[in-house]
Amino acid sequence: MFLDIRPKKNDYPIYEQIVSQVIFGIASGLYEPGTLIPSVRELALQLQVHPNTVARAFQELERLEVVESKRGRGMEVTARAPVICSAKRQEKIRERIRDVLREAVASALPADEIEQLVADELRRVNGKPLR
Amino acid sequence: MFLDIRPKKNDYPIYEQIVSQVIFGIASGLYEPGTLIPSVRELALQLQVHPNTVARAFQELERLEVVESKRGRGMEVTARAPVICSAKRQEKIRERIRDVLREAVASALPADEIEQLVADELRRVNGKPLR
Amino acid sequence: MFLDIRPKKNDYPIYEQIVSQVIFGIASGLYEPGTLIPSVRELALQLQVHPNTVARAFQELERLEVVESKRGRGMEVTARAPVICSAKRQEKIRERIRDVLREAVASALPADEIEQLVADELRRVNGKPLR
Amino acid sequence: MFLDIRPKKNDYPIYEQIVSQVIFGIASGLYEPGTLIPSVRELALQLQVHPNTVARAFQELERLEVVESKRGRGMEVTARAPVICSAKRQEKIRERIRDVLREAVASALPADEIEQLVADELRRVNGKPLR
DNA sequence: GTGGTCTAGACCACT
DNA sequence: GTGGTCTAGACCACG
Repeated sequence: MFLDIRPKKNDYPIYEQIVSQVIFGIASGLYEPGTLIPSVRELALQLQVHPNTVARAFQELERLEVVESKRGRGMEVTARAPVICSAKRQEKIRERIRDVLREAVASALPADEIEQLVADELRRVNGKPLR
Repeated sequence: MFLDIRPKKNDYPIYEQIVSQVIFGIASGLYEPGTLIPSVRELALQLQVHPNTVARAFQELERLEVVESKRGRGMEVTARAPVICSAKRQEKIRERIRDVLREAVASALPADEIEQLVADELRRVNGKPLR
Repeated sequence: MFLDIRPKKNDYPIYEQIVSQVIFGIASGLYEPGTLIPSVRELALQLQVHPNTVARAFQELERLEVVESKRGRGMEVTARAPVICSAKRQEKIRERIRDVLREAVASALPADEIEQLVADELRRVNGKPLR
Repeated sequence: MFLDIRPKKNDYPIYEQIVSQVIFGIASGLYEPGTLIPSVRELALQLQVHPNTVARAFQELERLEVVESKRGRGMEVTARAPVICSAKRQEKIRERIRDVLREAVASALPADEIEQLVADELRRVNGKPLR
């Protein structure tokens, strides 16, 4: 799995990070309908995270009808998952972009400086994508 | 005062929102060195928040040397506050922009769609600045 | 734990007393890096103090990078803690000694009487170390 | 007047500093019985302190029977003041020395280091008495 | 009036 | 179980 968990101070809760990243993974076609996603134990081990935390993320994913538990086999990506996840992905990201920009404007930082910062970071992030 | 607090759904803690917004206020020249920022009780009333929460924010602001408690009078903006706050403002916003963009890239949303979203929201936010 | 809190007559605030004593504990090797210090609730119970007060002390200890909050597990002593705490311990005590002696001199009590008092109390305190 | 007020963070309350220093002044013979001590307003002006604070200190001094108000003339040092103040001075200083040393021992700082610190600071303070 | 500290007890996220 | 945040309301020291 490709998850990048940052158990840092002010980040989003880990379980939410997992939820987001699974959604992103499905949206980007990494997991296709019918795929079994890694088990709670396996993922917990790999992410160095408590199994309960993973379980909670899975619960949430199940609630979103993105995965469903198949008795004895594990969690399976649902048929409708790609559609759901693509929509959710765009929605989430648009929302966060909006929040950040709203905050930037509220801070009374001049508009041109905001655009400068955005351009800087956009370039930066495209250069060396993740870490 | 102009503070816009969102009552802690999954957002940043309230006291931290207050810290940020006071910093933004000073950075934008709303409070000048030597003046008193609004009192704990006054701010608490206005923000519909418990005085303890405001007090905690003030503590943090004092630790940042942005403000200095004057016995029995209130919290006074320090001489160095404008410099500190301007730097902190830019740093905070840059950091949040970076985080959001990093997440957007990690979501495997195509680069052009990200830029599109950013441009949309930027325009949107500049159109009707605050809400 | 061994903490000896005096319930805020005109003394230092309780949370600060806790901070000091945890620092002293680490400086004297009672807690080693990587171990967990007693939990908020446990300490609160033992010290007959409200958990919030202990929590505030812990916040301060974390800010000093003496301790690090580990989600759901507790507060862990950092690797650098022993160095930080040893330095802080000496600094704190030197400062308090200096303050007291400065005050004694300011009181115009003759120097020999001051030395006499110091010698007396030093002997006294070494005789029966703690109470 | 000779008072040295430090309106700093963790110091004793100002009114208590004033009380102490007046007591010390009388104990050291600076003010003899019958002397009129400076008025509230005068002292407040000189110390850059709120008159209420000075008034409160005077109240306390009156309670200790160290001064008494003489209608229309001001506050006068009482006949018994020197005796009271000498005793109070020694008591106060002994108490503070004891507290500090007790704390030093409780911190588990080795006894020889404590003595070293005390000797250092004693020398230091005798060298350049006040500031 | 100001800020500072404390107790009380709640709910949340995480292990 | 852990720490983190919040509300509620009290008392204190200071101006």
